[in-house]
Amino acid sequence: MIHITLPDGSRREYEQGVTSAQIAQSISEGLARNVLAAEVNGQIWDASRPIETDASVNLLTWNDTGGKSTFWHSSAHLLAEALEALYPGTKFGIGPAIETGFYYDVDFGDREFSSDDFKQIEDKMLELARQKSAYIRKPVSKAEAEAYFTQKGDEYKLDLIKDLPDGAITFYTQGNFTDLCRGPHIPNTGFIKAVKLTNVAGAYWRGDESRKQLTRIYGVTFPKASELTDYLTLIEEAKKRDHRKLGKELELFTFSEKVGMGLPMWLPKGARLRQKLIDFLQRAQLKAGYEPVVTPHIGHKNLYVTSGHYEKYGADSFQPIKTPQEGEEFFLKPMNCPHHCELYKFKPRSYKDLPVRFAEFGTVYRYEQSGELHGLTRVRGFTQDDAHLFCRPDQVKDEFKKVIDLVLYVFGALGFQDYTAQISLRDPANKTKYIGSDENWLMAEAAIVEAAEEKGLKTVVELGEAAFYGPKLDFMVKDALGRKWQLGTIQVDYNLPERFELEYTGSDNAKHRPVMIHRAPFGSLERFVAVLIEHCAGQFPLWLAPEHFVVLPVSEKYEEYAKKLLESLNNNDIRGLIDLRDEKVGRKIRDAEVKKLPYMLVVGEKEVENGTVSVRKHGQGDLGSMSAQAFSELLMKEITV
RNA sequence: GCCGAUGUAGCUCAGUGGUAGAGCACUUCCUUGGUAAGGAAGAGGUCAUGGGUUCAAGUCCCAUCAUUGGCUCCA
Repeated sequence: MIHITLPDGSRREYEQGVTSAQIAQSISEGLARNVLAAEVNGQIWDASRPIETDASVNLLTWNDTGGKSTFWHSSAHLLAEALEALYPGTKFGIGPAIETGFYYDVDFGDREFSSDDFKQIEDKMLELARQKSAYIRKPVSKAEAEAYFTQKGDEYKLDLIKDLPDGAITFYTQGNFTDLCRGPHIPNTGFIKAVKLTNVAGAYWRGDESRKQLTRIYGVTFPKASELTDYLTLIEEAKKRDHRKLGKELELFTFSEKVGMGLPMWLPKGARLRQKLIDFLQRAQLKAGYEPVVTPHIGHKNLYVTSGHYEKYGADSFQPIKTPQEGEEFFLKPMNCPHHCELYKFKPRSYKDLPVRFAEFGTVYRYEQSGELHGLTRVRGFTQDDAHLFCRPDQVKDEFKKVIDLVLYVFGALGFQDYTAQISLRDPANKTKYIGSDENWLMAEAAIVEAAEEKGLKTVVELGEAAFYGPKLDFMVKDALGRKWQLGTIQVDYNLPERFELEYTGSDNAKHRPVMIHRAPFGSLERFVAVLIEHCAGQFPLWLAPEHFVVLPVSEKYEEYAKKLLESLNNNDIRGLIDLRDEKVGRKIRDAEVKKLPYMLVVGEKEVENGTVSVRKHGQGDLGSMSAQAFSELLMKEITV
């Protein structure tokens, strides 16, 4: 008999060799039907794998992340089985589960392949799924494994096996398909009820450009057909919210081939939105003790030699601008920190002056590979809401907390409710690849962890994810569709203060090195606006809306009244338009709704007589009539953040 | 940068070798209206660019550019 501990803390006795599936069965029939795999002592196992010793067991279903990834990984095998059945001779690379779904990298040889083939494959997968073939695990020796794939002629699997230790190799077989696989897998293919292949792309074998490019087929599967429908609905909704589409429709920004790829240009409405974001953050930062600074768009090569960026990125940047006579080299600035370091050095600093907080909405230029560009989220020129805090080591924690406050204030004002903080720390096993003293790192890492804890953040700690120059905290935000974005970032930097020889005089009258903190609540304004557009589907909070209302005269007889109304309402905070087209109100309303204008003011005979406006709210309908004054107050109330 | 897809009017898109199309937007006229599309007429395109094949190319081929889905990279 062995003892099994369940997540609720209960302990049960089972025969040695009991499987998770049997454990589930002993608990309830329903659970048994839904168990996909089980976490046994922290490791995910097949539900059918016998447990030989006392263990803690967590049964995984579709509702667990581990259950989903097992399900999708098994789906990748199903895809492979279908491909092998349809296109004999196909060679297989790797087929992992990903955040949503799975992919398989395959080599079709000379066969042309496109998304037109998806339907056929999906049908085959469903057909195979209906056979409810069990995924059977079989440990094999390295020699056996090599023999199998040599005979099959699959060099990719052989390449993988090469790196595996003998004795730790397993095969999984379902139906007629056998794959090299660590597992685990769901009990049988019958769990897979809905299949959708999503796209196809090229991917290098082992991510290495010098190796052969394989065809990567992405797909997603579900245990219920209705979940696929929901998923497809979500995809549709995401398409509708795509910031590139809305940016065009709402006239926020544009690109021009002539200006250059990846260089966004803000149209009047977008510029207004952007300016409002800047004003908003600027106000908050002034309150938090930041000092706005302004630095040029280019910097001398020496600046980047000092910062170390020249050596690391010089060749992959936009190439330097040269002065005509002297031939001196200047780079477009790829970040603001080196400039800010020089500002810090303007005068000697005392420990009493710290922290010094320089803030700049600095536009920077980075050469991104052409294939990487994407709307506003991936561009070659963008504006960071950048600031650099120069502080004493003992101030790091406090500064971190203040920055977290600022970031949370920003998220709150913009309607982002769901976020986690990802804390990236050193790899403790490999301390040498980081710059800065052990003592400072320990202090900074503790400061970050404690600051996040004291602020009550939901955190995930990633060891080894820190930059070489310091640990960091990134905010991962979930938008209205549940998609994750990395927005705000706070990074500690020991490197630049060292390279720029930044100093302050301590209370001991000796020179000390300040710690630098980079932070950007938005990250880049461009990227942030993109996320914001998709989050709110183009319907911005009123205080950010480029336009707040449109006056709709019922006929041209009321034009005069409408114009006066507009004039009386417009001020620094409120901005409206007027629709003087020779159209019926119904039409004007429709167009205003489509343009997502927050308020519509219908004025006709009644309003002229009573000196009122008839207010209609976007997406809600008629709010009734009120005085212009009352409407103005209503707007002001809603606009105040 | 690499692999795949795409590029036709301001926008969304049809057009598989034989005289460039539709809807919306735009202009003008009619209509003067009450909470999501009133009517008519008009204007608008070197079919991304450059080559090639053909009697004939938006359509077939090649190259380039851009967009896009991925891969790789991201101070």
